[in-house]
Amino acid sequence: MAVDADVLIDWFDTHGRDLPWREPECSAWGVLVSEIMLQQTPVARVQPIWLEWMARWPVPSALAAETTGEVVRAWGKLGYPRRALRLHAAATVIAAEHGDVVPSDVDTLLALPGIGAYTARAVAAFAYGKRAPVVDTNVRRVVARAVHGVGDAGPASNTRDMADVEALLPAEDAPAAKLSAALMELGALICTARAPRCADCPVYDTCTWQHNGRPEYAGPAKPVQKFAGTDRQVRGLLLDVLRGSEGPVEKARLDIVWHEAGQRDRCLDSLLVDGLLEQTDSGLFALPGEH
DNA sequence: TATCCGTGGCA
DNA sequence: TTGCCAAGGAT
Repeated sequence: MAVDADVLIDWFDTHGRDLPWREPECSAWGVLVSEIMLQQTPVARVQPIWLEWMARWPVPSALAAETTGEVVRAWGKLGYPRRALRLHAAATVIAAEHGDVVPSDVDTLLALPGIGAYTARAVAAFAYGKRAPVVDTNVRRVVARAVHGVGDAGPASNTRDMADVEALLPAEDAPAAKLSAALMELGALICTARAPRCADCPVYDTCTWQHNGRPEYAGPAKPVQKFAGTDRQVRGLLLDVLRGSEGPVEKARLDIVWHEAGQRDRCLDSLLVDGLLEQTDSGLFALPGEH
């Protein structure tokens, strides 16, 4: 057995981080907000924003009552601000159709905006203690190494990845949910992408990658995402102007953040289409609802 | 399935 | 300094 559940759970109980969304009293809503914020964003940057959100919007209906502009502003610089819009939309559905209670059923969660295969199962497991294969980038890497004996995970294959993890989970809900958290934590703290801390690994003795002599990753090269000069950068610069302003701004304020007019206007239009910005009757630009 | 969508820390 | 990387989802 490449991963002994009891061993890994014991390690997690001792070495797992004390994150606020892991506290027993944290609500399912708190777990959901944390999972959305943590998509592609490091824990250290999420934590202060999450604490603000929980104090300000302790239930889904509280968030749903805000303008999307205020939600985008409070999202700050976590990145990928469309997540904030989708979380607001999800909160609206939860308030209107689910009695202000975050669903516990994976399929119901999957129907909510911004919630995919990972987040639905993470909420089911971490908020409700259910047995569900929670597969994120950390877990994929741990399974690739400990089970398959290769240096890193290849391209994602949802069905296969979830089947791999499902096979590791204990039969009962509570230990399965605990193991899901432990697998993620192992990938985050020990079995890291760069310079894994194998000497401190609780499953060192049973790790297939160790037995194979820790071969280098031999799969297809992972596509590297550029950032400088892309629409992503320009959209970020444009939106940052509005986050830093009290109210609507003139287009001239936006024109100065990027030199190339064609790309700038295309990005501005895409922000309007996405609902991250609005144009006022007088032609000014504002966060949605803030004019 | 491949690509797009922000931001910042770190080696 | 530059490239890699960080609890993904939508299309």
